[in-house]
Amino acid sequence: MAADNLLSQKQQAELRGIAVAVEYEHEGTVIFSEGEDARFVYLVADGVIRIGRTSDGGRRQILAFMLPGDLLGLPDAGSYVNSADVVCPSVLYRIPWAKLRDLMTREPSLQHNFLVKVAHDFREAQRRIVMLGQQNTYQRLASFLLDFIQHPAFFDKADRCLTLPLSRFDMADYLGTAPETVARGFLRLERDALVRRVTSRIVEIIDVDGLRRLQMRKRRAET
Amino acid sequence: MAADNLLSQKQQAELRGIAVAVEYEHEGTVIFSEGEDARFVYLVADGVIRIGRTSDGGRRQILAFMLPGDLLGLPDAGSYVNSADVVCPSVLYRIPWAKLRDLMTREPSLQHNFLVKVAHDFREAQRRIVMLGQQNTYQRLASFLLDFIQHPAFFDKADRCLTLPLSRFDMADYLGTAPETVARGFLRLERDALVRRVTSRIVEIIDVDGLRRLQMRKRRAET
DNA sequence: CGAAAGGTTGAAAAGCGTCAAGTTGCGTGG
DNA sequence: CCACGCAACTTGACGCTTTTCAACCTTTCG
Repeated sequence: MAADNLLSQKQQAELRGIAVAVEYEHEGTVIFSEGEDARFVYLVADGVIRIGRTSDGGRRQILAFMLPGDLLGLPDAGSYVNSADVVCPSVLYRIPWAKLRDLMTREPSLQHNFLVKVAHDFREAQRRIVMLGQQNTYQRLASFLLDFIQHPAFFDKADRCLTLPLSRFDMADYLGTAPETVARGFLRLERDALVRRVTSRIVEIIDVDGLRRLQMRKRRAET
Repeated sequence: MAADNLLSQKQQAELRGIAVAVEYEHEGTVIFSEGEDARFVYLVADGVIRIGRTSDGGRRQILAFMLPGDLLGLPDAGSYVNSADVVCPSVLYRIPWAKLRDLMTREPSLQHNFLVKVAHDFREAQRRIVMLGQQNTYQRLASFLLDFIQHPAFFDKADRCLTLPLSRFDMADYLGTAPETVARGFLRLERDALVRRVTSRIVEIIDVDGLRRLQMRKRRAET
């Protein structure tokens, strides 16, 4: 999850030539689904997008939340491998793959930019592997909160309040756990005086360093 | 984990001009470590490479095993973010970043090839997120075995024997669990008549479909 | 105002990590 | 060639963690 967008003026102009802004009003609207023909790439302009995969068992794993500046819709052999739907009203630039490909062959620096974005998402995915492989659910929740407070759109530094755009179900599917476990995680964070729940979606972050210390502990702490 | 290498004759020739083959004899030899200055990219010619990250707590998470044809050493802001060491005697082509960058600007199709490789690794990382987020350790072990039997270098179809190049510790760090749990996983797979342990590193795969069915079950099966 | 969805909490049982005690396999040196 | 020692592996036991089922509370929205 990150939002950096470094394109030259010229590149931006060229991209805008082939991109169409699309608005998604309603929460849950599907942008594309896994298996579909991949005709477009999307660039997030505003909002939050959920990228996920539904496994054969019917359970959903959320791979990432995409924010303004992020790119989504990479195909594999011509089809999407993930699904994407909007978490809240959002605006995306929709770019036809065919045209983007043309543009990239003419403009290698654009392709390089594209590569940088994919490499970034790749590293982000690796961070998540570490999180899921090494941390217990309580630590993952802490990591999740620490990631989100990096984004001014959700975190108000003045009153230290974090406004989550997500339900407990979304968080659970992102953290690879059950919604109940997430709720219990918040309960414990509150008991340990690291956060305070204002509403189920608004959390006051009381002790950032405490959250950071949590992340680094062993999965099974001796205390 | 995959090994597909689609470069044109010309590209191969140009790459060979700047690449140096490096041999690593001994198991465990470090190719690069996280935090180091990223001066080279490596292409696996022969052997198996372990890509991992050591978290602040001192625990190691193996992100991927790289096989011939795979690329490693992507930098982030000029430094490696992962560590790489050899699992068994291996040969790598070492390519200086600076020269590769030059070559890519002159040869956009090479850059495109590079992009395809990174995109592939990215999708592979996403697969691992799903595995770690949704499956229990027993299922992950099954997934791991199913991945490995795709590679003829390790799996002898004639006698259905899989020769693992990895220790139980490596598998544990890859699967995000403890070596004991991996051993117990094998015990159970054997009890369920899905595999037979010949030695600790050689496994006869008895029931591939059974392993596949395992993957798809719920984390907590009712049977 | 009532229904539905989301959220919280409790309780029971399965899953898993950790410690500890073997066992096996292998290379080294006697 | 055997004995020894070491490292990897296996297995058991125990207790913390997490899932699951179920009940209840809260909020939202028609």
